[in-house]
Amino acid sequence: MLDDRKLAVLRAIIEDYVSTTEPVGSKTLVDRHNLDVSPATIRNDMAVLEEQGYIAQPHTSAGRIPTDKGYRLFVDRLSAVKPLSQAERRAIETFLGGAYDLDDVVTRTVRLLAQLTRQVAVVQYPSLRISCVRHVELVPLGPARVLLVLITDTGRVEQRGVDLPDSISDDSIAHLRALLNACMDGRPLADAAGVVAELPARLDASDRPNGAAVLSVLLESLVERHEEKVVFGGAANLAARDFSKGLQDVLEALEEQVVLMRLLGESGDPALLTVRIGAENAVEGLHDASIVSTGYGAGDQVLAKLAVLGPTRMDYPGAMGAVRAVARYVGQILAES
Amino acid sequence: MLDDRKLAVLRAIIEDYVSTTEPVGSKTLVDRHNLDVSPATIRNDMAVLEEQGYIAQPHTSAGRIPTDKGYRLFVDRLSAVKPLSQAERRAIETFLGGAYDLDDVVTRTVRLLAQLTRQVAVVQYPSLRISCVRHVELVPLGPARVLLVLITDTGRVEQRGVDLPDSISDDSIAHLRALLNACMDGRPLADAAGVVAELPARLDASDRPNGAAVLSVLLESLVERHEEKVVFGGAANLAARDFSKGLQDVLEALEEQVVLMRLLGESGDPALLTVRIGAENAVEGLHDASIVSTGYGAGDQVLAKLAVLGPTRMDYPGAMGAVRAVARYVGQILAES
DNA sequence: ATTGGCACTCTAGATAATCGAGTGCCAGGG
DNA sequence: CCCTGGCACTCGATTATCTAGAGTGCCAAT
Repeated sequence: MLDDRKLAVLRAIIEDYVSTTEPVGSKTLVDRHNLDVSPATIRNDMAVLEEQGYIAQPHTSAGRIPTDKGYRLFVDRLSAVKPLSQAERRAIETFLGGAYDLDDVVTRTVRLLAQLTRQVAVVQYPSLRISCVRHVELVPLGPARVLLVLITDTGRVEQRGVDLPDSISDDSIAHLRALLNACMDGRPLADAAGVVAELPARLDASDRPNGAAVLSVLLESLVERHEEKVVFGGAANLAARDFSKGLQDVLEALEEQVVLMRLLGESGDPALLTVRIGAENAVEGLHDASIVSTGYGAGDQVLAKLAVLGPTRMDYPGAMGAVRAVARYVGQILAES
Repeated sequence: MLDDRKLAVLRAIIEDYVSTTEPVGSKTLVDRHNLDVSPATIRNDMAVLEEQGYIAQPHTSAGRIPTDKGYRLFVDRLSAVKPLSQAERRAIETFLGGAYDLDDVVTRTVRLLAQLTRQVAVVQYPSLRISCVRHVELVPLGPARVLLVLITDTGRVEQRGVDLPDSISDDSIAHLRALLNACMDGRPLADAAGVVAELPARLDASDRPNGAAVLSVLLESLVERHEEKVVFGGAANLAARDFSKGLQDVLEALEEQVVLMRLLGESGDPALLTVRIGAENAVEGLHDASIVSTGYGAGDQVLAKLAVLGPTRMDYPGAMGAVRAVARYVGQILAES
């Protein structure tokens, strides 16, 4: 169907278009890449490529630009993930190495990815779902009020105030704390939820009302509140290149947590490096955008995802390289801490 | 110098320009506002206003637009803070009321402010500096590693891993924890730092190396790391209206924590509602922007600031009303929790 | 299959012409 | 003294027209 040269032409068109932002013609093409044929030949090839839907002309008598389908072919078969340069690797290491807590890791990762790719970076906080309870803490705030702090082994901290029906003594708090930690320490959150449900039976009668209040809030934290948090950065990079349609649409989409979640969730195997191109992406207003995403986590379990978002006309090999490399480093850091 | 009618003219120009984005001429002005004079009279007034620097013409034979100086006069003497509507107040209450922890409060506040004003909202996390220690927690992570968690009474949580020189027993941890809480509970962070410095002397000899490690990290958290965290949202609103110069510049500025901090820090009395207009604002790239900011906090102490940022051509009374109202509500919520 | 040649098609950019909102100024009237 | 209607003038925005050039498709020749 498509011989080697036609594929080479497609690749050349994409590379040129990505770097110049301008429709590329047959003449320019033979000049810039050393194809040993004449422009006329290329024109024939381009006619075929266009017929098959890999490229298109904005209008008659303009050069060609790749279609979503063209980019798809390019990503799947014509390109390789571009490894980062030595300098870039070092930059990642030093930049991410200085992080001191989870918040900081995520924030830095976003900035790093945005800077590396000159696109918008999206990073999801490690999921509570898969992580394990590391510690539960109760802190008295007032006579009938305590602060419940849940620390997970991915470094995420959940905190919630609890209003109690009765006043509570320090002893009761200590008792409750000990009980909670004894039961939950080290367990995955999912298991912990089950354990918590059975716990009221093991409380002294006097502690039961207060204990129940704490436990119900704890249960909420464990089960209901699985809203995953997502942050993004690098919006300024969007303004630099001009998004053909509405940059506003893109910004709006980015500011909707729900949309971001969907964006990251859509890809198939969460562990793999995934590329969604243009209209493949179901989100309204992001039809001119592509997303390169992958899962990351400590060891081989996927805790969350991170991604780079840019115009369909983006440097896929570079973005893929950056995403993959950053995901690995972040994974390492999470595993260490 | 400027009689009442001239001031009325200035006000009218600003109101019209803000709502239409277009230079406003004498004819339009008398039509839209019921000034009982002829266009010619207005023209004379405008000539004076222009001479004094309150308005300017983009080019000869175009209408007038307000200058920074004009807006300044407007804000200082011609406008009143616009109270929010009943519906808006209710919206704030319900939206902010549902927040469950500090992170959530801040996130919601940003969204709320952005939505209310249709501009960019900037919110600073409550400062660690002024808040008090509510609880210090040590959680064993490994034989020679603990997690240090510092909880403040503004609900902010700092957490850091600490590598110890020697392995540590649960007893030692408990001891250290008790000691820390005994000394620090309820104290302002600034005081606490002093106390921590004296603490090593009160440790058993056997605990001293490990204790010192923990304390030094704690001290860092208390003193060094006063990087205040700032978040923003509503960037999509920037793309809607078109910023005359570079929207890119603005976005870049917003993504720099340092710049944001400077922006919030600049205003004089932190508790007051402050407006900085255009070039008054020292940050490069924000010369076409205005910032309406105020402090907020529980009770009367100012814990942090929040602000709205938009083009100099913005609805100042509305923005001021929203900022003031939101700051109050957030303060209430912080005081409650 | 590849190529050079050629006629054809558009768009981007330049140039010119026109329109009209808005101004400044002046002389007359309360 | 302040306000007003009248009038000539300015200058940006809009529209129309033209041109140059990049790029195409097709065909006949190699």
